[in-house]
Amino acid sequence: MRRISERVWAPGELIPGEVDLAQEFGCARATVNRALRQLAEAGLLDRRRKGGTRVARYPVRKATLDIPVTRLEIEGRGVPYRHTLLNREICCPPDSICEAMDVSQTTQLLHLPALHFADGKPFLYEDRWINTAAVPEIQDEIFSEINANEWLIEHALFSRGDIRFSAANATKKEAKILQCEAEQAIFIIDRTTWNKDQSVTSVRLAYAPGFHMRSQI
Amino acid sequence: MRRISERVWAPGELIPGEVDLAQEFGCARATVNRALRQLAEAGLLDRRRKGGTRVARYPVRKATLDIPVTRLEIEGRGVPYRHTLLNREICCPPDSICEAMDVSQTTQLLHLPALHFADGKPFLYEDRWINTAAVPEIQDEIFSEINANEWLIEHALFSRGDIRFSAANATKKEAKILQCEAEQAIFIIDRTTWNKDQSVTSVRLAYAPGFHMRSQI
DNA sequence: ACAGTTATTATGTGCAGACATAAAAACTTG
DNA sequence: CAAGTTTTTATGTCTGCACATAATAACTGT
Repeated sequence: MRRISERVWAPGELIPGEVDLAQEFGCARATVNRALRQLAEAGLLDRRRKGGTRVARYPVRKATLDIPVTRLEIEGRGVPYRHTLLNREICCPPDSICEAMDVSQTTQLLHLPALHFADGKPFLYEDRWINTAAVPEIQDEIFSEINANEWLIEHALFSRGDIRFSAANATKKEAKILQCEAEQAIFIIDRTTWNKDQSVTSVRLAYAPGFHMRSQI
Repeated sequence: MRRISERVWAPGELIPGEVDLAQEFGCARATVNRALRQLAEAGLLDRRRKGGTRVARYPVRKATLDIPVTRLEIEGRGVPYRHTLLNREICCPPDSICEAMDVSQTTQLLHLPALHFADGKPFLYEDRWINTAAVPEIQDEIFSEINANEWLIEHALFSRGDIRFSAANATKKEAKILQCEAEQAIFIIDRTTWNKDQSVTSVRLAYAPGFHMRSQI
């Protein structure tokens, strides 16, 4: 890492093989392998079999950010958390959701719009659609004690998911719900999760103005 | 992973030790160790010495997203890229930058606002401040062939960085630069990078309306 | 000259065994 | 019984070796 950051090994340059490095540093090849693998994961190296290891031409650091559990995020700021389920119905979702979840337009999904409060003020408007075929047990849940987000975490782990971050102007409806002015800039997260090619849930998170997401790289 | 997603091992539950798992799966402990370490990195397991390994109570998947190199991002979409340096001056930055970069308010920094175009249309307005004390060579660079972002990637690797994502309404100035309407929602990335406790650069990226950042989890 | 085959090689992945380390558990002592 | 000490234990990390695999390089025959 020092040699990369101090340009002893320049971007794009081929670095010595594992065996050579092991000898130079006086350790086993497995140790070198692990170190190089970590640096490759971090985006600092490009490795190819037989091709050797070279410093990434664009040493793109990867930011990792946790998918937040809203309640914990709010409680972590030291303010009280509250949660309200705004509706509960089974109906056909809009086309955008059908497409995101890869279900036919005639599929009935469970619609659970909800509002999370931090310190009594609206914090996050969550517009969630759940594929009941993937988690049939959810139909018996009332969500009085626990919110949909955490229920799903406990009962329906996913194998993969798409996540999309964007900015949008608050619609009149969103402005009313989040108690802000229409057209204010809102941070949006759209997330769809899957379990073995079956979509589990698709959710649009609209954070109240002023929200920001931090990360370290 | 199957046992976690199918709740054979429930959240919070202590799973067998490495030695037991190695015996059960008929492999070496090192192999089990590597598998468990990967799952812990992914956020599915919590591990502690002596304490053992347990399924994360909130199996928070971590989204990893690359810090984008704007030119590559645009060219990756198959459209031509262009870049314009809007200004170049050495002056005292606003207080917010001084605070973010941890320099005194009398420090002179290199200010390099720039505009990136995708397919001839404004794509990203980049308001960058550079600590010339950290990268003195930059004073001799003209940025005619290469933009500041890529110059820094080639010449000044950082050891760590803070990154912040948010949404903001376009100011009149930003609207004019990005050729959009004032008050439109803009996706913002604020990033400050450091090299051994010395700030290198702080940049605010304002993406044109419609931009979104994707990731997989 | 060229297509097809074979050899080489750097990384990928695995094994068995060893010692290090942190934290919990058990034990001692005033 | 509380405070301090020792023991135990599960993970952390390393060594040295072996074989797998993919991609390149070298070779071959027409």
